[in-house]
Amino acid sequence: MFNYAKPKKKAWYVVLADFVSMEDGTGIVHMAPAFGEDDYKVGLKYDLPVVQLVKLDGTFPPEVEVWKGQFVKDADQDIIKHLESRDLIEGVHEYTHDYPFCWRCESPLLYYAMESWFIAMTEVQDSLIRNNNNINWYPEHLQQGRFGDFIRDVKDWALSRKRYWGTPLPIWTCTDEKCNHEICVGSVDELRNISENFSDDYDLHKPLVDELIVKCPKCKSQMKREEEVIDCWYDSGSAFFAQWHYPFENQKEFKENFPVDFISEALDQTRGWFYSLLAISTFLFDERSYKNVLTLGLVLDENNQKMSKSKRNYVDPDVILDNEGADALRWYLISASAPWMSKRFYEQVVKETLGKFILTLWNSYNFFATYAALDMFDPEKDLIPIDERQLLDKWILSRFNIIAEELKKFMENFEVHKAARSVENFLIEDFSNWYLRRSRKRLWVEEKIRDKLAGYSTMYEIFLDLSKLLAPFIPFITEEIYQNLKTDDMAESIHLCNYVKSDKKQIDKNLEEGMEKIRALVEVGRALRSKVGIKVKYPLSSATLICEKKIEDSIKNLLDLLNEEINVKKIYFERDTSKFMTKTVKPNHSKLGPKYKEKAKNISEKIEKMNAEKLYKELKKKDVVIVKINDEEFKLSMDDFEIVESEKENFARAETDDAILIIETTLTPELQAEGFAREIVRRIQSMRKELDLEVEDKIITMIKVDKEKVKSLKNWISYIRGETRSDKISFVDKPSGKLIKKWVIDEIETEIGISR
RNA sequence: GGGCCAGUAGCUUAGCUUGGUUGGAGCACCCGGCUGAUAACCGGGAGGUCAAGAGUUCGAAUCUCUUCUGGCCCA
Repeated sequence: MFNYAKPKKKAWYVVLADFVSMEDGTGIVHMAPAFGEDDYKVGLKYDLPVVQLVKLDGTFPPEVEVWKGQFVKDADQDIIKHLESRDLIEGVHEYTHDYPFCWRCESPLLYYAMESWFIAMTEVQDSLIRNNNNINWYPEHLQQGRFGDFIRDVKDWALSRKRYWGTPLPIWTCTDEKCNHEICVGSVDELRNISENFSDDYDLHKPLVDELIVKCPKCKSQMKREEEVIDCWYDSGSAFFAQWHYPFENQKEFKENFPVDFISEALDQTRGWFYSLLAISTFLFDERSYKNVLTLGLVLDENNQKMSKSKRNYVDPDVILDNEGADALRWYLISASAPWMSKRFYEQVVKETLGKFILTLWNSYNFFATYAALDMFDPEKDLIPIDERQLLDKWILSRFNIIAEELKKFMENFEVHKAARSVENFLIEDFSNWYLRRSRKRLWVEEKIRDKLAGYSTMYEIFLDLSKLLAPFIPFITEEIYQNLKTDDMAESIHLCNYVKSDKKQIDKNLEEGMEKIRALVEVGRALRSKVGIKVKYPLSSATLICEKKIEDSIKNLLDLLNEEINVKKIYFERDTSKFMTKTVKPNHSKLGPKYKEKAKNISEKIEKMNAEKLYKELKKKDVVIVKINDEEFKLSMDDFEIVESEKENFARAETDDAILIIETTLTPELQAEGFAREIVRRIQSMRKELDLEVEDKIITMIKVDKEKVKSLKNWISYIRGETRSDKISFVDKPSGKLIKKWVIDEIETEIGISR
């Protein structure tokens, strides 16, 4: 087609290669060994000439007369026209394929065969494989998967790069053609010794290094450095010894820290940094340079698309830091999914993390801090020994130590997400929603009694240790909490403290099991109340637990909690349900039908008219009953009936895995009155809140309610007074005060007035 | 074009290694309760083609194959 190229080797013939198919085009393609790896390899195999008709700047050289000086891509259309005019073209087809572009200026890139310096990685392939097998990969599949595949097919490392600035390739060649001596300089001293103008404030980077005048150690002629710089992956891959300036300094530090315990980078670095570190340590020391490698997934946008500046789908980190904060951001990234999974990232998910976890931590702490300050709790004087605290305290300490242990196990396996989720669950469910909620009343007691101090002691210890446990995850809020809690003899910062170790002595599995059962009972108890429609504010006279002895034993010390949560006066234990359940029978149609055919209907009707309870008892006693219809007798056995179990009147039941809970649903006038008193209290409390009163402010209360109720409330006045901090309560026809409100409580009209 | 990873409720996810009762949570939603309990709490409800298809099996979210979607690496 053109005669611009004048190759010295045989060039114009057909060769074979497996990357050309008959599916498209003519099945013949032209080969350009200088412009692509496939072509280059075939060229080596057939000893094809490497024709180079493109200059380094991407333009045609002078010998390409028609297009000389033009950028090759710009000449495409013109070349097609040229060939068409000479009738040399089969056809012009559109074909879509990937093409590389510069990621900065987006101009098309050209492949270009160039001479390079290589490290013969293929020589150490077996060592690479052996050393890789000795590294713990997270996730594991990378070890033999992507990374293993890569090193089993390892290529020599093309080390040199043509750049204007960088780490110079330290190879000098003698300019005297007879000598041609080559040296690879290994240290500053060596270079100083062979160069004439080495100054004290030397700079070893290209281009400055090339100003040195280096003399050949053999013939004293001038030497010239290879013009390339070193692939920057070589620099980062040298980190494990370069950070110590080894081998020139710190021999000891290097030896103690090699191989390093752990490195981490994102998934795209598998063949980048992870490889260059292993490659260098393998050919220098024949050893892995890291023991563990944690590969991180990439962060994607809300629609699972890679974030990019040009698509503008990235989240501005400043927005997150300003609105949700660094701790919420960190906690989201850690807890959302396994580290090696890609993560969808948008502000809303961080917002949810903030609300769910960070603020729960902060508000719990704030609650403790407020009351502890009010009571001037002093951890150096007021700490109550654990033995003397109540079971609730011992339980939360046990939970904490279990969690600390669990967290350590997860961290050792690099399952940071599981570690985070497990503490998160502890904080929200166990600590905030159960322990603190159950402890609030203890702190409301005015006097500084031991139980209150026991509560403060427990909270103090939990917040201190929990902060330490969480410090690596959320460093800022934990430091804030620590600074408020620390005594003078403690470390200056939480980040200087030793990490929390689980105290096995505080773990009490039996207590935890019992508490779990209590919490399950509370849950079904509240569901049951809601089902029968009696508000929790109205106390019930009794509840009965039907369970085995060992279940009874495991929960009997914790019954107060159940008592208060489902608001019953007394709790009893039974082994079976007979006291509360009635068994009756009804006809079993699928049995009667086949046996008595057309008469079955009559028999069923007759049975349904009989007293089902009596019938069951008779069957139980005699195994058989006789039913008479129109002088005909039928002998029926238990088999002909279905047994129906139901609660006796005024009882309701619910079940957990290993216990049945029965509640008595009759509300006596006394219970009614108590419930009503609590309704009143609740209304007054919300009015206090509306007036924005301080917790300790005292008030004067006036209540209007019908005469009957006043009478029934008689026994509850001091209760109401105490709960609402009322100095005085009076029942009047027209309440006055700073805030007066009308309420309808269970269809009874009331009016309440309060003032400070 | 090749390799690897992932896909479960609107969202975030557990379960998959080792097949076995009715796929479990949280957020959001709906109903009710509670509130000196915080961006809260409690009870109930609705919401699922376990990406799709085929296969193995008495039985598949789970094992195999194919396809689709997304991500990463390589070409």
